[in-house]
Amino acid sequence: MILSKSCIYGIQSAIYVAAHDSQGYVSINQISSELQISFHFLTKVLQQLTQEGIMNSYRGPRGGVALARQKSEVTLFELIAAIDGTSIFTECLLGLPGCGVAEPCPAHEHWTKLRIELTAIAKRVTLKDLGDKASELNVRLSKEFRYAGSPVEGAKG
Amino acid sequence: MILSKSCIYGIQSAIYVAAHDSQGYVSINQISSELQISFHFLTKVLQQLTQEGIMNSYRGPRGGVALARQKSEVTLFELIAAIDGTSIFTECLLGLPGCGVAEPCPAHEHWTKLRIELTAIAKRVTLKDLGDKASELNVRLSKEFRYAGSPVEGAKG
DNA sequence: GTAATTTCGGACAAGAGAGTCGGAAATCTT
DNA sequence: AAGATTTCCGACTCTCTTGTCCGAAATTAC
Repeated sequence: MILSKSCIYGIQSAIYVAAHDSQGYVSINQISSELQISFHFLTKVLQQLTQEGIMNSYRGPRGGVALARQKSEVTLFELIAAIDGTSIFTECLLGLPGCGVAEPCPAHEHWTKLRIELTAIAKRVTLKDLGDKASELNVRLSKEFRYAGSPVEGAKG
Repeated sequence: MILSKSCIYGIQSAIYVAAHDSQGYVSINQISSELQISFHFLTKVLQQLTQEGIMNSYRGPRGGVALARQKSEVTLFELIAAIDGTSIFTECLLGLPGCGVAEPCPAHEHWTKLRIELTAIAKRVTLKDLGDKASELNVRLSKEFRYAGSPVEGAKG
C-alpha cells in the first residue's frame, strides 16, 4: 500500500471538510459516519492534522474540525507529510541508506524520475483541486458518500 | 514504504544472484551474509521467488538458488508482483474500491498517470539492466556489499 | 552408509499499524 | 450550576509484517 490507512482517512476527511467549509466546524462523528471510518480511529488521525496546523479543532457542542487555511492553500503533499511523513518522496526504492546522486543504487535513476514527478504533483494539487474534481464528476469519496450527491445505492466493497 | 522489506530483499538478492550467475547455484547463506539480511527470513523470501518460477533451487552441498531464466528476461515487475503482488500497479491512491474510469476518485487522474509510468518502467527494467547499472557505477547493493568491488568502509545505516 | 551441507516448512516472538474502549477536558445550552 | 456535546488522550486488542528458531527432507562428500 502506498499510503497508510491513516493517511487515506486523513485525505478523505480533509476533502470532506473542505466541501463543508461553509458549515463552520464539522464534527468528527459526522465525518466518520458519512465516510464509514471508525470514529475513535479517525479522532486520532484528525488530531495529527490539527497538531500539524492543517486543521483547527474546537470542543463542545457545535465543535469539530475545520481547515486552518483556505482549501486552495492546502496541498496533498502537506497532508501526506503530516501523517505518513515525507519518506515516500525521498526514500530509495530499494531502501538503501544513503542512496543518492553520490552513491546511487541500481534502481536509482528510474525511481528518482518518478519520485520527482510524484512530489511535483503532490505539491501542486490542493484540497480545492481535489474537491472541485470530485464535485465536477460527482465522484464518490467513500463507499457511501458521494461528494455532490446522496448515498450510493448498492455500493460494494 | 512503497515496497515491503521482503520485496526489497528479494530484489536485492535477485540482483546479487544475477551478478553471480556464472557461479552456478548461490547459497542463501552467502547472499544473506553479504547483503546483511537475516538468513532464515531471506530463506522464505527466496522460496517465494522459486515458487513463482523466477528462481530454481537445489538442496545439498553446493546447492542454493539460481535464476530460472536469463537475467535479461526477468523484469522488476515480475519480482515485485511475485512478492508484494500487483496492487501498487493497480490500486487507487485513496484506496477506494471500484475506483476506475467509470467511477474515478478525486485523485484518480493524477495517480493513474504516475501508476502507468511506474508499471511501464517496472516492466521494461530487467535484472540485467539493474546489474549492468550497478556494475557500471560500482554501486552498492547493501550496507556492506558493493556490486563490483569490496566491502564499503564505514558505511552507516 | 554416515556425516555434512543446504533448502523446505512449520511454529513462535517482536513490532508496527489498525481498530476499540473508556474516561478526562473543554465548551455550549438550559 | 447541571447536563449534554465533542475533542483529547491513554490503554488495550487484533492483525500483519518482520524476524527467530528448530527440525525434516534432499543432496553431496567421504
